[in-house]
Amino acid sequence: MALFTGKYENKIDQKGRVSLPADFRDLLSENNDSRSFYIFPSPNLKCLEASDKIFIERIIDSIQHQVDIFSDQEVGHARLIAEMRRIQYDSTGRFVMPSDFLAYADIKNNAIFVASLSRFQIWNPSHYRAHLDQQQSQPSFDGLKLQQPRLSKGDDR
Amino acid sequence: MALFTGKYENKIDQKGRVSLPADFRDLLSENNDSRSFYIFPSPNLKCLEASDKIFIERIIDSIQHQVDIFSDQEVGHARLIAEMRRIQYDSTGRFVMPSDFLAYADIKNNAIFVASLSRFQIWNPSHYRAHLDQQQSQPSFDGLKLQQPRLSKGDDR
DNA sequence: TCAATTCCCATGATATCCCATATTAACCCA
DNA sequence: TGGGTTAATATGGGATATCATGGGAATTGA
Repeated sequence: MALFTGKYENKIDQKGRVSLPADFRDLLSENNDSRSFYIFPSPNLKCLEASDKIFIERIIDSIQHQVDIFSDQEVGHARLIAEMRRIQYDSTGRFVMPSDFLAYADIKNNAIFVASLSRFQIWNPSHYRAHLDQQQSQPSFDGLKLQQPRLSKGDDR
Repeated sequence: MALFTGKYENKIDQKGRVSLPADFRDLLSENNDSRSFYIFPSPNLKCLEASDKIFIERIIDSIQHQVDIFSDQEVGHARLIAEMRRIQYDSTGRFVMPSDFLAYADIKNNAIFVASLSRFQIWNPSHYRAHLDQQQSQPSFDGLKLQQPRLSKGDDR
């Protein structure tokens, strides 16, 4: 699964195109999912969330394993899937932001790409800074226990 | 299995033809199932459900593994399968909606295609919006735990 | 033979591709 | 270490391709 790091602020041109940061492109292409990734409105923040296909597949697998098909519960979860969109970026690394997504995150001429674990967020830069200000001054890992290391391909347990 | 995303609203012309969204067509054709897909009335919503052949096969496999043969339950499930129809779309990506399906979902001049996990739904647009309104305002994954990642081809655990 | 369906071509709008360029970052060799 | 060279990146704009959709021609089938 991709491990995104860093923040990048890019312009949105008149056609609605933005450059996906080259660093993120490199990570996405590791799963040779030909120049595509997935975007959806954040359920809890005024920004967009983005990830590779593997992350989305994990969500879908989780729903399909834990929830009855054609149930009310499935309807609720599926709604977030309906909000997701598969985005293709071109050979120069640009993609077109769906206009309803731009509206949701209140993004106009600039967007900041912020790494967030195995996904990344896309914000209106000033909203992002405001979001940082209203959080605690020092981020921390209070209360977190470390998991075991991941199994790597060589391991045959 | 196809991973549909997004929503697309298309017109139904006087001959009853609709364009299947190009994005969905691309996903369906990945299983080189020559320009065809499957439609059936939703068991729990006033809309149509659609998917590729692999999904239908998974449903049938699930029934055969989880339900007693020649039981009442099997009769019920089989009825749903009997409602399914294989639909072919033409070279421009259009197909004709069976009139009884149009009636079931109360679809007239417009239809909205809504991704839903590994299938998609077809709604009368205004009914779809009403359906969203009567749900919780914010879609969420409350109560859902992420599964382990899928094993990729290289892994041999 | 007539109605319904399917095929084929046309069109405007949109999205994508391709080439160009300025700026920045990476590299290399003395 | 430094300074110059090269490569990569973000971005602009015109050309091209794709898409949804309309309508006529051809085909089917009762």
